[in-house]
Amino acid sequence: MLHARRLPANVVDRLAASLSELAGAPVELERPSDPEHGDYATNIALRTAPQRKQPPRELAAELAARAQELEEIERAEVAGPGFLNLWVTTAWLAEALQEIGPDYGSGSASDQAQRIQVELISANPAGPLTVGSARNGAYGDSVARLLDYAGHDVMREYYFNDAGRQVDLFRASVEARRSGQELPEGGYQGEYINELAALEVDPVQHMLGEIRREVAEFRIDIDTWRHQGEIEEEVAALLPRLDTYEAEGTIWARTSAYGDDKDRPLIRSSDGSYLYFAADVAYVRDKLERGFDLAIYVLGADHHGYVGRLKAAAAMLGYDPERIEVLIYQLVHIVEGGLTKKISKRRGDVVFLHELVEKIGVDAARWYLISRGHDQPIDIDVDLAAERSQKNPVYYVQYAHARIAGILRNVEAAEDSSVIVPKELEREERDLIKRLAEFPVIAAEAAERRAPHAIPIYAIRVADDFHRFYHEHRVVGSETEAFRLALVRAAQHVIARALDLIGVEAPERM
RNA sequence: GCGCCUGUAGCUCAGUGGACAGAGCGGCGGCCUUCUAAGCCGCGGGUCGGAGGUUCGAAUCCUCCCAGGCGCACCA
Repeated sequence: MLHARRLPANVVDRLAASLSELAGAPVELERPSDPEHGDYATNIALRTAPQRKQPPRELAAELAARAQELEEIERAEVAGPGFLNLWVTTAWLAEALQEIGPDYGSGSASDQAQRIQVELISANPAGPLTVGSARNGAYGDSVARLLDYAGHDVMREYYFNDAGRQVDLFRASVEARRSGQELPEGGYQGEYINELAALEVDPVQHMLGEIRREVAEFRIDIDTWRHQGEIEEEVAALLPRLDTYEAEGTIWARTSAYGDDKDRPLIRSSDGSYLYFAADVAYVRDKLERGFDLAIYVLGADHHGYVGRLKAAAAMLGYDPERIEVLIYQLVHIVEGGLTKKISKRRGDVVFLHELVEKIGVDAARWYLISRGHDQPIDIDVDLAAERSQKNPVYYVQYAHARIAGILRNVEAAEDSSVIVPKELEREERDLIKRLAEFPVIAAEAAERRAPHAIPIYAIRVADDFHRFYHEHRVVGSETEAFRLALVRAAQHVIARALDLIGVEAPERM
């Protein structure tokens, strides 16, 4: 740790550390919803009372007396069964405010930074991206942004299954349409097949280009694009390293010996053709050999069965299966006339990403797809989504950012770090500062839990506190103008960063 | 049958052991001569699917049950 660059813990951490020292146990500070319960509160006395063999309230009272001595504490009270409620000083709040800049809360994991690859979307080039792929992209990309912000070295990769049966079927479907023949069995239907048939292009090549364009438009910056063909070339060299056997005209991988539910077929003996799992194994090796500490797969719930076989593939190759992490999100269903159905590109039961974006825009679409927990299924009715997009909370948050930009357009003063802090702060000012000071923990936890939906929820609260402050108090021309400018600038930094972490723009005007 | 996920306000959802369970939307009622009313304030609204258990304390952890989604392919 001698040379490792430790980030300066923020004032909340320092306060928690001081209290931990007093309590002899790690103190976690929470923000009570009831203002009667102080600026911060901790249950440390309740938690440690059993070991100390002391009544919680008595312990809390001792802590309160000593906390009172800390210079950042204005008042400390015991409440309820043994909570310790704390009120902080104005000076402490001012210090908290001073820490907030454009990169506030970044680097939470930089002392344990890893090289991380996030593979996302990886939809077949057998049609445009669906809203299901959009959820994958929005979720995976936001996780990547969070990990990057936390200090990891993150690469995003997209894998094209451009050599499999689905793609052949897709190509055949377009050909059939062109020549007026019947669709092949289980072939692709839908308007976009007709449109493709009318173009003089190779359907797969065309879709590869379309998908790259759509991904970029959805603000996902893919570092590397891989194709099934290049991965399959690695299979042959890999085979000797695998635990295999032949049965029923197939070469199998003995994955069941490595934690999978069952063995997986690798190669069809009759013609030597690779089955899908062969490429999976080669791809796992490819990823881990490229030196990533962690390879994250972002998969829909319908691919849940993949977790075991991917980890088994890693284990069979002699890698630590912990280096494979699979993030599962629940599916997006489409709703039509009150009925829910699973998306199927093949059947033509589908809502495409471009349709959603045309109707509500990238900002509302990304917000909508991310603000639900990834464990929560989403039903989407595009017409309803369009109707409701005006009520999307994303505008509420963006509006706060734009309002601040409006204030700042009225002043010439540059950002000033030596701001004189008023002796007494207004309630809305205190609330806003405390809210902003939560951001480092929110961002760090969202990254650790792979849960970007915590960001929009928090952003709404910040906008809430800002709008209330804005409504009650003038900034420009007020007696404490410099201080309030610093406050709204800090709020703007945090809002802009929160929006950026989920790939949403922070407008200067609305 | 087995595995994973879900069930919280009229609707869509937050809340990974703490103080009376929260927000948005919808409903009702107020607030613009002042930095953007895409805003602010107020009112109403709940057997946290059900039953047991662990705990000083459970929406949260454990078990069982009910309901829904997704898997359990030589498709991806």
